[in-house]
Amino acid sequence: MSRVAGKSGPYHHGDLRAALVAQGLEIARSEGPSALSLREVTRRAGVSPAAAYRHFRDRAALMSALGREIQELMAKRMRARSDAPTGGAVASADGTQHGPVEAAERAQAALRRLRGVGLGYIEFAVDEPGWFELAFFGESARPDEASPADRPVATAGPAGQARLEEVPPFAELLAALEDCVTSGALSARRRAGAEFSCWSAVHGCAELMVHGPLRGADPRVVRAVAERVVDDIISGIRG
Amino acid sequence: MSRVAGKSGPYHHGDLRAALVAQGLEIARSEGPSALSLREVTRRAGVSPAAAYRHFRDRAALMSALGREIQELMAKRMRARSDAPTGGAVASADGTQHGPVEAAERAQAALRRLRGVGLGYIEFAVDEPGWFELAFFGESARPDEASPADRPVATAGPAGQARLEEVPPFAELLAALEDCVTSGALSARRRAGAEFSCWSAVHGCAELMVHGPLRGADPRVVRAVAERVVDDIISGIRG
DNA sequence: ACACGGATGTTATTTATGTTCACATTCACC
DNA sequence: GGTGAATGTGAACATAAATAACATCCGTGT
Repeated sequence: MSRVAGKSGPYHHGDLRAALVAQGLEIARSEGPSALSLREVTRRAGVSPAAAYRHFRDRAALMSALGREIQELMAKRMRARSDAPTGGAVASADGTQHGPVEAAERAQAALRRLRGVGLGYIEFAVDEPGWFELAFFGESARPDEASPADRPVATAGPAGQARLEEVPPFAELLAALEDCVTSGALSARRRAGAEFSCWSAVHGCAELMVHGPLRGADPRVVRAVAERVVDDIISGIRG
Repeated sequence: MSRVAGKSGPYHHGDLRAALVAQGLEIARSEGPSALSLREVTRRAGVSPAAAYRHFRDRAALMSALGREIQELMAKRMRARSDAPTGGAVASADGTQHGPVEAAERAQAALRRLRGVGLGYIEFAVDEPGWFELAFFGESARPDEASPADRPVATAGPAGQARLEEVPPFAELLAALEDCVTSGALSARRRAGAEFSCWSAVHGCAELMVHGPLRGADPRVVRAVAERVVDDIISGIRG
């Protein structure tokens, strides 16, 4: 049969890999990652379990792909939450002199951006706990990574683990921190290592709200705690 | 046969529940939590898989028990790391007046203790990643909890979730924070909500080192980052 | 046109796991 | 000693991951 659409679709799916990822995202979002089996994904995609192995080395590789997808969504959310970048680097490179008032404003804007990055991260985790739980799945797994197909040869870093800049939410943080430095909100000395403090606080807070004792707490409490944590760590890295 | 020790031990194990927990801890420590199946635990305990169900409602309940056990170990480590408490509450309650120098010393000691609590938490995670991963397993699970046997009726809080003071590592943090307040190292206003900031930063840092990009990094780097994170958040909560 | 090879899906099988059920053994207590 | 509850056994069922052998489709070169 060429394509008798009577019951089962055409033998070839078209873009199964994308379909599997899409179904995986939906399962993780609604049922949670514990309900996310390779078989269930293929079931929903209307395909046999073994078909998935044409696109992913194993279950872990599927999870990694989902994780990367979710990281992109997180970064998007963080960008939206932190408004537009202040463009500090450009302004400081054009040689124009600014008055102290404008400089202070730029620094404030950079700090707001940093704050938005952190709050966006936490908000994403709270709004999409199923996704959040999956986002960093692959980081603990071996460097199996993608399917036999799309392996761009030298994707991985020194020991086969993703470099920080390649984790989209982390990249947002790094950018925001740079902005703080160029705008003068953060001294170069204080900058070193600040990304770890920021990420720690914000990620830990998200965990607290998704898995920890703040799970299911009043949204106003959640928001207040998130703001407190973010403000504390920003205050902390500035000394 | 009453007890022909020839091959299999006596029909009744003695204290199987404890044995299962012990084996579970060992597996998690060496092989990692992913290797931790109910069957493997019973296998190592020399008992049939079904036997476990006399002591735990299901696999998740076993995991919860392991988690609680590990939390105790963590707290022990944190206590060791943070030396002795400063006894601030006692000193401030006995009516004795202290000079400004002694007060400052007490405050410093309280801050050192808080620092030790944080660093102890992180060190535990780095030294025992398998255990750390399991420590808070049950927090996301439903309130299944213990075996049909030992259910002390009203263990759980409002919605069936453990209260903060009942999580041993968290209790250490709370105690250290109180110490900071009574010693004057932390104002009462700043105290409110500080436990969330502290826990977030420290737990997030631990995650960074166990699952995240700092996994397997040079111990000196790990130590430096840990100290930086802890110092930043302590600085942050003090304003 | 058409044969061929690689990519993609399928069915069947293997091994492992969580869980339950009916049954066996042992312990504690009367 | 006898009896019931606690505890352990063995067999079974459902599901999952992974692999192998086979089927189908697609593009491509002649």
